[in-house]
Amino acid sequence: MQVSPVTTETKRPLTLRDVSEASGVSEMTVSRVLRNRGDVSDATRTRVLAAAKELGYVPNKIAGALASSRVNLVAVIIPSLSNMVFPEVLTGINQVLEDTELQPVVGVTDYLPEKEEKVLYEMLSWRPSGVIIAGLEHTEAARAMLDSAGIPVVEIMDTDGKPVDAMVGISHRRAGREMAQAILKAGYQHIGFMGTKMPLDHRARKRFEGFTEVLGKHGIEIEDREFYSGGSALAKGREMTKAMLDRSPELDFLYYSNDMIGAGGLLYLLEQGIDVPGQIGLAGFNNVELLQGLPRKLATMDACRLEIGRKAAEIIAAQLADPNTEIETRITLTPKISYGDTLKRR
Amino acid sequence: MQVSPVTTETKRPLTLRDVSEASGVSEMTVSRVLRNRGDVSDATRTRVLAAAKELGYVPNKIAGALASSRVNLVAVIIPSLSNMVFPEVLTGINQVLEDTELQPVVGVTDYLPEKEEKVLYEMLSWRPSGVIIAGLEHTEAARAMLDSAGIPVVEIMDTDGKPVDAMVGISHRRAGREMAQAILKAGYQHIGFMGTKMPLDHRARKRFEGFTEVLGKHGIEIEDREFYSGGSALAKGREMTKAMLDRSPELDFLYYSNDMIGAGGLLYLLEQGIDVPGQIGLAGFNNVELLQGLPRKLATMDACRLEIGRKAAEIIAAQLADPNTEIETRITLTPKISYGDTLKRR
DNA sequence: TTGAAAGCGCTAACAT
DNA sequence: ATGTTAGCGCTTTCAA
Repeated sequence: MQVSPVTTETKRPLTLRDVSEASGVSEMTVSRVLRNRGDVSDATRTRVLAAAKELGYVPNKIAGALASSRVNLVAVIIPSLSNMVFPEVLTGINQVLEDTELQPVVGVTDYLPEKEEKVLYEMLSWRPSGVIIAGLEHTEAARAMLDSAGIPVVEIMDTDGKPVDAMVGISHRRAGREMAQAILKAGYQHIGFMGTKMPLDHRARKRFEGFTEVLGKHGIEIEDREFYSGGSALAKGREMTKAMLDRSPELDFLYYSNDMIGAGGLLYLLEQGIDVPGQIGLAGFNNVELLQGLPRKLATMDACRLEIGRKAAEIIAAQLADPNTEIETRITLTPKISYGDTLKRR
Repeated sequence: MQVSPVTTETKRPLTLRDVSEASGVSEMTVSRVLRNRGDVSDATRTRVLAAAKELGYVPNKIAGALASSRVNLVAVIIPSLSNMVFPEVLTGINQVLEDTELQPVVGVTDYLPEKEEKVLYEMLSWRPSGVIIAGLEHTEAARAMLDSAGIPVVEIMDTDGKPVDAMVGISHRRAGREMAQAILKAGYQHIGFMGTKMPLDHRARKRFEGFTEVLGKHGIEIEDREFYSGGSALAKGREMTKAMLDRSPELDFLYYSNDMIGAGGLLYLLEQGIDVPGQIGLAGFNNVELLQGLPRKLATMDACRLEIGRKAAEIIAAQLADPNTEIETRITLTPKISYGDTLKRR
């Protein structure tokens, strides 16, 4: 039986020095090779790379970042990952940052201002090169941090308000107004509203405000409303719709604050054999991919998620590449209504 | 008109020294206050905190991590954010890590082994305290990195294979087998399969293998199959189902590799007035929340996403708290079939 | 083309 | 309870 050598080698992470010793070249030169900086002869380059690979060296970005005071991270702060909207924004951000040195790091706030403040603080303590943050509403402390961070900040999704620095989004107030106009124009008069129980979802709130504002100008009020939280949005949409119509059978239009509950309502109405959009019209918001597969296409409005992500990342990348760059930093995208099969066209 | 002072103060990030000077206390003591370490008198603590807040100081974790060689990051590496499965895993991870010092950092591989290798390298270069990575299949280089990183590694989702270190998941092969058994037991004989065009989705592959294995033992073969990529899964499920049934009307069961395409198929069959599960049975995989809102509930199997995330995070947290901890590090969860309304019970 | 020295901002370890 | 010193692993800067 063989005795195994008791080399209690606590796996110490490898350093540049290890590669330096293994290749017989100074740490500095190794560093240059690994970063493709400065002139290095092909001979040493080859030797260094061989040694690094052989050892399995992984550079220490912590040390690198401290020494160079360059951290190629972009903090991305969003309220949630669980509805399909923010992942798509992330996809847009990723698409653009992939062609750069920058790496996104995501923080989630659950729509809570204090959590946003905390997450922001945590992220800033890594000294990122830029911040992309959802919404224009932040705690005073959060705003102060963004203000004094000395890095590009892009507030996304919403443009109804004053940004700290740059912003990319749509006007949710306008989105609400336009939907109200389309609904009234189509001749609907008795309108119900369903949405999330989220006092802190400012974008949903603004859509609602824009919506009621236009109704009000036409002397119309929302006749019934219902809010939900948690659970399967599709199922909730179904339940709420049933409850509302049982309660208020005179309604001829249902406006949903998001497509998922709208889709649930649509499925319910179709099952009941109700004529959509003849007897009752429906509209949601977001233009989620899901809608493509439903028996009828729900009327909705695009939130421009991918585009917002891309533009925000482009602003950050451009500002970092050249701080004096002259690019548009206040971008308001203008989504069009998609009538689908649930809102009469007029 | 007042002349504004031209203090071209290039916003230099604040350091401990700034707080130290502002509060008249040594840097070390400031550091202690800010980390709640060691004994500090209430008087100085108060002064220091006031100064820090007043200045808007945000600690530099880069420097802190380098000095203490402690980086409270957990690298989480997943294939995708765009189907609902991984966000739910992240939620589970978050839930557990929120009660610790640890912070998850997410990397996405798009199901590409080379990209996984690259993402892993990038993340390891930040010297995280642990790694949670989806799947058991990695490039040789990736496996070597995980092996020699000297930190806890948890491979998640799948348990059909040999992990580098810890693993938490379900057996997808078994999931496929069990579904096949249930289908045969219910008396279905002519089976079609639909799935993604993803040769690199090993878990889908394993489910398929387990599925066909059991069918084979009963002398049954899959009679038709179809694969898709891109687009709305719900719409694709609808299209593929139509195409397949037009082509192979003798089929009496359709097995889908995920719930979304299964849901699309279900909606299509219901529209066609086909008797489900009498004439045709259906089953998907994942048990996504969406299913709750459909007119009928699709048969499926839970992927235990939340639980997997939680357990993985718990393993990391436990190992970091006490490297000699004696906890289970090979966890195979066993999901039960959910028959819903689309698979006959027998 | 290569190397040596200094220091990034913080914390461990040791004074006091 | 507070301060001092050294150094984390790398990059910047300057010298050779």
